[in-house]
Formats: sequence, C-alpha cells, structure tokens
Amino acid sequence: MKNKQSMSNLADFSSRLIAWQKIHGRHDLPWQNTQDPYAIWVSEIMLQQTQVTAVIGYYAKFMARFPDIASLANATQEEVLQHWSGLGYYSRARNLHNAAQTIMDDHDGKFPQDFEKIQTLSGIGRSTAAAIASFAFQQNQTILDGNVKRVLARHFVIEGWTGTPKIEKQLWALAESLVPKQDMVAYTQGLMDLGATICTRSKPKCERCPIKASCQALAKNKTKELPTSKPKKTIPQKQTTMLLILDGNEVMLEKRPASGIWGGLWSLPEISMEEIASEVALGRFSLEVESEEPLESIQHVFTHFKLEILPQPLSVTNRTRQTNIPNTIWLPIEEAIGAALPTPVRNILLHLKR
DNA sequence: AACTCGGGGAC
DNA sequence: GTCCCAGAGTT
Repeated sequence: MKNKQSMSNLADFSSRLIAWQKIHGRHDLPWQNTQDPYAIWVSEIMLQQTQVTAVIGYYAKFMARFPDIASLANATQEEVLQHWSGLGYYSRARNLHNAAQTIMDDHDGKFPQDFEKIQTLSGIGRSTAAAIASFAFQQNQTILDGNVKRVLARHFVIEGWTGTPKIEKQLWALAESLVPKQDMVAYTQGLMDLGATICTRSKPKCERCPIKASCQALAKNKTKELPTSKPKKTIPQKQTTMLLILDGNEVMLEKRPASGIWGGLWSLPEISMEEIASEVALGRFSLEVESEEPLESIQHVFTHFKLEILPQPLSVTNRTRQTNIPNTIWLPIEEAIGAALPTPVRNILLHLKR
C-alpha cells in the first residue's frame, strides 16, 4: 500500500514539475523566451558553475557585441576574453570561440540539431548539450547539473557524493527515466528552477515543493544531510610577486600562456620570491627601474589553491621604452583596466588609479 | 578516479 | 570562514 502510493507519485514527478514551472518558475531571465540556439548556447556556457546573478550583467554585453555565431567566430580571441574578463573559467570563452568557428566551417554556420553533434563542440558536454537540445529544439534530452543532482539525491535518497562516477551514473539513469514525452522546455526549466528556488542547498522550502508528496528525503527527515557533501581537503597556499612596471601613466602587461590558470589573459609579469624585481626587469625587459614601496598584498582564493599576491611597483628610469618584447604591451592604466585581465590584477590597477 | 580550471553568492 | 553554483576537459 505504501509502495503503491509512492509509485503513483513517482509517475507524477514530471507532470507535477511541469505544472509548477508554468506558474511558479522563472520566465523572465534574459536568455528565456527565445528559441535561438546561439542565445541559449551562450547562456548555458556562462551559467556553467556560475550563478544566475553573476551571469546577467555579462550576458547582455556579450550578446550586444557578438549577436550571432558569425560575429563571434570572426572576432579575435582577445576581444572574446575581454568580454569574459572577471567571469572566470576562461577556457569556457576560448572553447565558445573555437566552437563558433567550427560551426561556421563544418556546419554551414547553423547550430547543429543532432544531439551527438552538439556534444562534439568544444565546451559542450552531455548536460549542456541536453539543455540546448531541450530549450532550442524541444528534444527529450535530460540535463544533470548541480540543481538536478540535489533534487534527485534528495527525492530518491541517493547517498554518497554526487561527483563520483558511480553516483553520477545512477543519477543520469534516474534523470533519463523521468524525462517526459512533451513539454520539454517547461520540464527542463522546472528542474533548474526547483533546485534554484525551492530545493536549495540550505533551508529548502519543502512546504512549497510540487513533488514533496513523493520526496523520500523529506519523509525520512534527511533533507539536511542530502546531497552528501564533497569530501574537503586543505588547499595549498602559494605566493607570487607581480611587477607593476610603470612608465609615467603607462603600465606593462604580459600575456599569459594559452593554457593553465588565467590562460590567454593579460596579466602583470611575475617573479618568484627568490628573484629581485629590478634585476628581472633589466634581464627580461632591458629596463632600468627603481623599486618603490610594495603595495599591500592581496589574498586571492581559487578552487584548488590560495594565492598571496605582492604587487611590486617599479618606475622606469631609462625612458627608452622597449616596444618589441614578446607577449607584452604598454597601456595607460585607464585602458589597461578595460583589457582581458584576471580579477585581482584589475583590482590592483583600480587601486593604483586612486 | 582525481585533478584543473574563477569568481562570487549565500550563509 | 564554508559550500557550491544551468560542468567540461585533461591526466
């Protein structure tokens, strides 16, 4: 009897979610109310590991500058990164740019509709491909993002960290079994909306949940313990000195390697703790400089390490400026702030301006 | 299976 | 401070 009741509610999972989304879900986000696969694609990439509120400001500017696939494909990586500067995970921008060129070259400039082909584009994995296929083409493909993992882990009491391949496999199978035959847009949006507004990480609003009747975590009073949190480990603390090489109002920027942290962005030249700033300036850049008092150090936190940045101002004394140093440019501070910079570097320059 | 990729919102 | 977000790619 109890099992029968439960099964009956499980069958209603999707229809209840759809009905709820149409009334209580989000309908006015900047990337909604369109079927343009490009507009949806850009939003999905920006939203990877990034909250809606952080994306909104970037999305409008990005779409204004790159309104379609062709304009993005024809832009320089420099300008694409410039519009991504501050948003983080810059490989997303590089992959987006690369994929736009792939679509121009291999798909006649039209975003592919085939689910497998969508996934071959750089930066688009299984979940993002499903979101695009669902929103843009009404295909019955399921997403599995952080929201969905949390909703499913609670609703069906899936124990264990959702990041392990074993648990992920379970969740994918579960998610696929719940995909409805119609109303894919409302369903996919409903999964995201439920996780973002009702089935939140802390203090879920279970009273207002459309599928509370079949939620096993709620029945067993386990919503607080689920989903199982990621095992934490201590992250290393690193240090670096960034050279603020100043010639009058201009600062020298150095382009970072294409891969690795802040890949492809403009940053300040870095030296190790053992090196002496003025010697490096002379050795690497043939610049005679005078060291100023270091600025206050900045503590920057990444996912997997902490970085203490010591900004070291240096004023150039031999005014014969070197212009042919590879991967470097001189820019007035005001202009440099608008370049494709990592956030802490921008903050240093903003501090300098004052 | 573990690690690498940012920055910020919410608590 | 902690946790994790409309994850994907690499090792």
